[in-house]
Amino acid sequence: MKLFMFVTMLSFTEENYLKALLKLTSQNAEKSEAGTNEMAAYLGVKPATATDMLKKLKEKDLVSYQKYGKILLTETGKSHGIAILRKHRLWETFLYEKLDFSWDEVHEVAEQLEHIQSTKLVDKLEEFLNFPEFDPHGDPIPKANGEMPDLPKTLLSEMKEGDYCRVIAVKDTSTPFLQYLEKLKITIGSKISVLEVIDFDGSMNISIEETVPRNVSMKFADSLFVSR
Amino acid sequence: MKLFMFVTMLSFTEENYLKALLKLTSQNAEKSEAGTNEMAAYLGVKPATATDMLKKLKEKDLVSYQKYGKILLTETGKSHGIAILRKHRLWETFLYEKLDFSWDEVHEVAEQLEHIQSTKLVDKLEEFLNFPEFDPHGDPIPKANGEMPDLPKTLLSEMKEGDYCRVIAVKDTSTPFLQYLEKLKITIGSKISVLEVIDFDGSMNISIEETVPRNVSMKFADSLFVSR
DNA sequence: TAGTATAGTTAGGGGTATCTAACAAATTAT
DNA sequence: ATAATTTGTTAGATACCCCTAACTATACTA
Repeated sequence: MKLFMFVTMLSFTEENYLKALLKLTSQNAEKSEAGTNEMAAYLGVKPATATDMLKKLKEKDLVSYQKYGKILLTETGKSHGIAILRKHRLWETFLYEKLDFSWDEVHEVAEQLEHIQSTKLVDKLEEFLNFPEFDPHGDPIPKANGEMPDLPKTLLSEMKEGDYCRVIAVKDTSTPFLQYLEKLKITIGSKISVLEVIDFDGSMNISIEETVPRNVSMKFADSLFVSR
Repeated sequence: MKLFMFVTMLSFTEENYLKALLKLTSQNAEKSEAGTNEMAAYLGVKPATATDMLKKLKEKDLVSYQKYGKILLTETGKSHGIAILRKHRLWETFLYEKLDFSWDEVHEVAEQLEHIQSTKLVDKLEEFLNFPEFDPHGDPIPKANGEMPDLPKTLLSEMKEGDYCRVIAVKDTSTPFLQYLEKLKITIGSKISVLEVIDFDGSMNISIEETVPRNVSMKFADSLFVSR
């Protein structure tokens, strides 16, 4: 039996599992646990692979779960996950602001950069970027101590006719969605007026930055976070 | 038998072997080949491991060698290696210039960053840094097309009494040496006057930036590149 | 040139991260 | 409440990168 847990260096893969788990367990306020298949699907591996890794992460005391039970992060696991998220979002900000990457290009490269091992690098990068609070997608960037600036998010689909709001984040970060947003000239901060809600299919007529009205699907309205 | 060679993604490890090989085969003008033990020692692995990897790299047509023979890079291998070197040196420049890393801290982090896969990232980074020609150690940064700005290097040890020169690069990039340089307040561009050469042990009395004379060993003088 | 030292290779093995196929538990539906 | 479906696990295999131990080829040296 081990008496001391060395905070060993995690492999890229382990880090990806932690990040995935963090995402899956914190997307709804209610649900703070995930399933094996869910994880596997999210990471693009087979369930068997996820089970194996979960055992390893449990061994290292980063997740807590038992056979056929639900998975949740331990405190250690969570703070590791947050550290990775911090790096990811700082790099995204760097790519977007300093290197002129577009909104939908930053993610892929940040996926790689987030695994660079160097506390000094992250902290200096944060300083270089002037301690940003939110990344290009509008998501909060955790501070070095793990604190997370949290802002109240509402889905566009929750808005009513006549409502007026600003885009603060995307819920769906897939390339097709981001490209569609680009086409619509919607970015973080864009102003949206809800002109009409079509009961039939939940689609909406909206005006983006006071321009010509446009119909967007319920799926779309469900993928965009706004502030009232 | 394979008819087409896909330029497959190389693993970190493969990239490190190529980079090592590039370094080992281009340090002297005469020698453009390396040995297995030499490689293994350089990379901190056992010779057996190097042999294995060499076979793999040969399979991928990145090195050319045969059993018990010398190793050299193919054109493909060389351009891969140069691409990695380019990334390494651009990142070093970034860390040094933008994030206030010190001369001897940049290397370790750049070792990780050099493996990030994204042509756009490298090119944008280069642009962001204003197309630097030399990294913080004074080494030339390869261009996107593989071209390498080459400048004539002389070792400090080749200088004679009364000579005057400027530091343009370090030959030895080990931490102890870099720290010693820091202590001596020697950086790229520092001016050095050779006051006296001691025949007995090859050491020199030099003045750095016109300050008080100081004796440096032959080993030291052999580790510093200067321009006349 | 023969003997020794050095350099390099092969064989066999281990840990990680993945897979497929087969199985077991838990949940859902009738 | 039993059957069907979904969810999760185990077993066995592969590729990668590394190791040690034992062997072989080349180079040096006297």
